[in-house]
This record gives sequence, C-alpha cells and structure tokens, in this order.
Amino acid sequence: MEALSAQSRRDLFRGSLETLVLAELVDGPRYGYAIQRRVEEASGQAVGASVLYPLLHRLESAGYVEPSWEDGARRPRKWYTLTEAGRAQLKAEAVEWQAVLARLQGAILPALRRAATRG
Amino acid sequence: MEALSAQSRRDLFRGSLETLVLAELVDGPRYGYAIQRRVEEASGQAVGASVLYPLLHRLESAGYVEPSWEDGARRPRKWYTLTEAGRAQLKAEAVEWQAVLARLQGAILPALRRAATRG
DNA sequence: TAGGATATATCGCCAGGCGATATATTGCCG
DNA sequence: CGGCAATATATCGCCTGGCGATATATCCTA
Repeated sequence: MEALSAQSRRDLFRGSLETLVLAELVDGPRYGYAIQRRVEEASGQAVGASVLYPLLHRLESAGYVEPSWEDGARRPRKWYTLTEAGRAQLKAEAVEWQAVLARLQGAILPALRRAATRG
Repeated sequence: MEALSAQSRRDLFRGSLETLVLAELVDGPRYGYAIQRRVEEASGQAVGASVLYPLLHRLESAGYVEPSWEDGARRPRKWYTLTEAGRAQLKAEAVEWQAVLARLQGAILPALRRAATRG
C-alpha cells in the first residue's frame, strides 16, 4: 500500500500546498482552521497548524490574501479574503503546477507502461 | 513566468525523484552520470550529484537496483540494473504517485476554472 | 598543459518543516 | 459542575536532510 515513501508523498504535498490554500479561497473568505480541515480532506494529507499559519502569514505579506478579524461575539476567527493579486497568482500558479506535473508525468508514465509490459 | 516558487517546484520534483530514477532503469542498465543527465532533461530540474548518488545507494540498500562496475578499460562506470523487486516497486510507486497527484489535481483544477470564470 | 567534461563519492552547513507547546473559548457527557 | 475534546490562532526550537562544496581521477581538446 505504501510503495511511495511518506517523504515523497509529503514533498508532493508541500509543493502543492500554497496553491491548495489559494484554491480554497476562490469561492470566498475562509478562516484558518476551516482551511486546514478542507485542505486535509481534499488532499488526504495532514496539515499541521505550525505549517498552515506561517503559510497564511506569507500569503498575507505577499498581498495575495487580506485578513480581517470577525468582530462578532463568538470565538475569534481570522478570515482571509483572496485579493485580485491573489486570484491572478492562483491562476498562474495552478497553470504552472499543472505544467510541471505534466512534464514529470511524461517521464514516469511511459516507464510504467513498459514496466507492466515486461514485468 | 515564475508564479510557482522555486521551493514548490523543487518539492514536487523531490517527491518524484525516486520514481523518476527507477523509471530511467526500466529499459536496461544505466550508470549514475547518465541517469543524472537523463532525469535533468526529462524533468527540467537540476539534479545534484550529492542528491543522486545517495539516492542510488538507498535504492541499492532496498534491493531495487543492483550495481556492477564496468570491468572494461575506460573511465570507471557503475551500472545499475533494476531488480525484479525494483520493477515491482516502480510499478506500485508510479501508480501511487499518479493517484496522489490526481487527488491534488482534483482540488486545484476546479478552483482554477472558477478563478478564470470570475477573474 | 590547462581547462572542461566525464564519473563517483562524501562532508558538513543551515534552512525550514513540523512536533510541542501556549492560550482561550465552547460544547458535551456523566 | 468537573473534565475532556474540539475549536481557533500563534510561536518556539529541535533535528533532519537537501545540496553546495569539495575530493579524486580519467579523458579530450585547443
């Protein structure tokens, strides 16, 4: 079941995480904890709070997201809204992510077919 | 051009490297330096010798590849041959690699479409 | 004969991932 | 009401592992 090392799996995930987080914001504002659970569910990979929050802070510094504290009564939530720059970034990043993966796939899939034929 | 960070790009690559290397051996023995250049060309990513050789040693320890020194006159080359276990590993690993990526893609691509529609 | 490509290998620095921890509110169960 | 789990955000610092630097040796070419 675990042919792919946990390390490789994690690397693939890390290389996708920023894009995944931006993707979660495309339909509207989300707060950190909700993003965490949604990304975990979507990807099947655990996202530690010590990984997610610093990432959100970096996205904020980059101007891709804009935070705002929920001023209501309840438990304090920091909502993140995708900026225009963030939306452009998501588009560019996702396209490039796909291109990188397509290239890697182009090197791996033919070999898989040949391995299956021979093995 | 560089929407995707070099870091993310590298992470995606690292998560694929072992599979890429096994894939390069599916058609027959290859030696380290040749593997290095082929993987670089196929992936578009640089592979340092200090990354590749330790990886080959790990694959050897795992029994996925079998090394043999070229006994001829020329410059010493260490050829690696995929073992049966290695071929099975390649198959399992490549299938799983694809599955992981498909899942991530399933989270990213719909968002890209929605971002394009709205932006 | 000096420099670049080929070819394999290891050492050790240090960036950064993530486990651990801090803090506070809410809800539930016995 | 006492305690435990979930919710919610945030930071510290350990430790690992990637990879730059380096070592060694042969071959080619200008």
